[in-house]
Amino acid sequence: MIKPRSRRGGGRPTIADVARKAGVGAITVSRALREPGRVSEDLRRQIESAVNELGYVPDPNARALASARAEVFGVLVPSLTNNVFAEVVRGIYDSLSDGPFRIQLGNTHYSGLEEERLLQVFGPQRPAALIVAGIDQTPASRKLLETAGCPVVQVMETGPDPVDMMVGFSHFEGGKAAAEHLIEAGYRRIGFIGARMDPRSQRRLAGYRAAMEAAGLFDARLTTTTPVPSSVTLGRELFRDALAKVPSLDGVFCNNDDIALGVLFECHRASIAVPKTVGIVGFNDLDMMEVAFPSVTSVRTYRYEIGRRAVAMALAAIEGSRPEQRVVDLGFELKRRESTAR
Amino acid sequence: MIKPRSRRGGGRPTIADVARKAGVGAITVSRALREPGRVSEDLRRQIESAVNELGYVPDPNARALASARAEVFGVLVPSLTNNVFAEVVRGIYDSLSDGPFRIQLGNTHYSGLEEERLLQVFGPQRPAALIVAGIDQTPASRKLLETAGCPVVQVMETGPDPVDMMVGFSHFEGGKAAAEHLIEAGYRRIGFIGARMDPRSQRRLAGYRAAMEAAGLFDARLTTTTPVPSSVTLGRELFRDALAKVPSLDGVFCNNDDIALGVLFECHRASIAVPKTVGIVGFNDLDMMEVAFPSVTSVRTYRYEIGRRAVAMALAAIEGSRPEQRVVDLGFELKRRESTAR
DNA sequence: CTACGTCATGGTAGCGCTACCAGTTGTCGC
DNA sequence: GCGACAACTGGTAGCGCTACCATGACGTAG
Repeated sequence: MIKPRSRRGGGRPTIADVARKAGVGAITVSRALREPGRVSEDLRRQIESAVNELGYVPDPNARALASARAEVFGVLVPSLTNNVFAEVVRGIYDSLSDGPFRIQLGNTHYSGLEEERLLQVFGPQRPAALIVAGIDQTPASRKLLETAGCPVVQVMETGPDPVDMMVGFSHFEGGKAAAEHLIEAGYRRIGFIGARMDPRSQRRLAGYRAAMEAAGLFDARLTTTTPVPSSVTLGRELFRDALAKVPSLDGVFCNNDDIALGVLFECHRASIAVPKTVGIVGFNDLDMMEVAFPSVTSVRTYRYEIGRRAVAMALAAIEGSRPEQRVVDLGFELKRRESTAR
Repeated sequence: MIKPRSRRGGGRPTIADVARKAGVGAITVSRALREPGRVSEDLRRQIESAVNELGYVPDPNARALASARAEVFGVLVPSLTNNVFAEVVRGIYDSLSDGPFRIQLGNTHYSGLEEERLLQVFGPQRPAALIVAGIDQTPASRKLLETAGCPVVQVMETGPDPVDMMVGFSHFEGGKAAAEHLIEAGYRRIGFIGARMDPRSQRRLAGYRAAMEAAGLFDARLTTTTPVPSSVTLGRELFRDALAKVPSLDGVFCNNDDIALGVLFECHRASIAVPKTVGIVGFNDLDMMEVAFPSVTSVRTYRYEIGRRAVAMALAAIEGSRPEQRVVDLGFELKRRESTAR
């Protein structure tokens, strides 16, 4: 029978067109594209020129269906506008832009349920790897990750029980280092100000608390938190609240730099001397903390590098070489600046 | 541990399993899922329960192959960390999270060539719609968009010649309004400070220039720009340069808020009074501009709304109802604040 | 000379789904 | 009672690609 000109496909050339033009079988074209080493020099050249002439591009959907494996990385982050995750995502994109892999990005909005829903959407696509932020998946999410049949990298944090692999650092230690620095600098009534209070912020708070208790300085009234999403505006408001509660407050560790910036601006506005009257420490060390006046002490984290490393580990796992180190701690660095230099 | 999935009979239930269980044909299951109205109440219920019992989820790859249309929105933005695009992308995600559509995000890094490459990658996937930032596509990119065979929405800007649809605002008018405001406020030696200088920044500069020329105040030495990516740090440096060039500078319009913030911090550091000695206007009106001290005048833009609207237009077009208005101008608003109140 | 591996290539049979069309039933008008 | 028509349902044939063999041409060991 004569094949009717494909009802569905637009005009795009298929692998069969290339095969016909190059005078070879379709499967040889497929191989030439995916494993050039397994096709003779001769045919490879013919196929290449046929591909170029026709402008052939393989259909990723057909490829995924036939091989039961899509060339897609699933990436789940809790926020797209939070600079911290944006940096991680950028690291992932930059590491993947050379290769054949596409990226499927999901925004969980800091919700475990939403994370489950997205994993259920991602699963049937048979992604090549999954990268998820955080280590506090719901049991259902964890199960979905374990049965995903692909490498999984949990990023942003390290913990004792990886689903598969992990890249991050200890938020507890970060918070502890920040508080210890304030204590060493001579501050005594040191508050913790935190918005959103996702699990990572909780652990920073725990680190702060450990340091404060060790120094005999802990006081529950020094902690001011809210589940409301973080913003510079909110930083100002929380600082006002904290000050109203504890007028003797002489230092603050903020759960992130946006909050710290809000505190700094409020100090300017209320003519509170920084670092003399109040010391400020932020978290993440955004670019602007160094430029701020006074410059703001912050805990530097390696977000971009986390993204890159996560991809590197996932790619290695896809290649079959599981890294000996399944949990990578990239650490952090306390950047001491003017805001705590008294 | 992650176990690889075997190819044949690889685990998850297929539409045939559901059909068997419900005692109907596969095609009826397919219809019940996609067009419930075309299947009788009776069968629909049976199928639904079979789906739930088996935990069936359609394979998006097979679906895409069979229907020659993937349930994917392709989204191209020049940056993932720039808050402005992050907001647009967030609007897109939020608008699409209910429906069946996935999102394929590409980062062009402000490069026309990279944009072409990404469009070439997106095309074969047969996306349901494409959303691209900007209106300055290369001829090749434009052709790819025109022949993509799906709705296309250009976002962030409006212009005279849409590929298909557009949502944005006039950067020229925004820049013009900013400069006019400074002039009205009594500033005379008003500089333009710009980093990155992508096409949108160029048009803001053009708007600034138009206003300055109309007032007889334009002077080429007042303009300080660099192609270097924007940052708060860079804002400080550019402001120093500008001041060195023109010591009499008494106002600056910054091509974005990061730059404006850098200028503000440098003013603090150098004890330059704001708004008395120097007036500052930013662009985009990030949350922090209102909280800054002094609060910073900025041109508010509706990034999140742009994302939402772009999706709404694309979805309408997919449904077949092309909107009568193919170009939507969402405008902007000049937020007057302390940094220009003298 | 036979047995057996290795290499390069191709044919066949799906992957899981949907477009297309055909068949079956029930309803209606005349 | 009959044809026309709508409403529903299913069978068949792919979508474009790759996994899994099969094939034939060599070389190599015994």
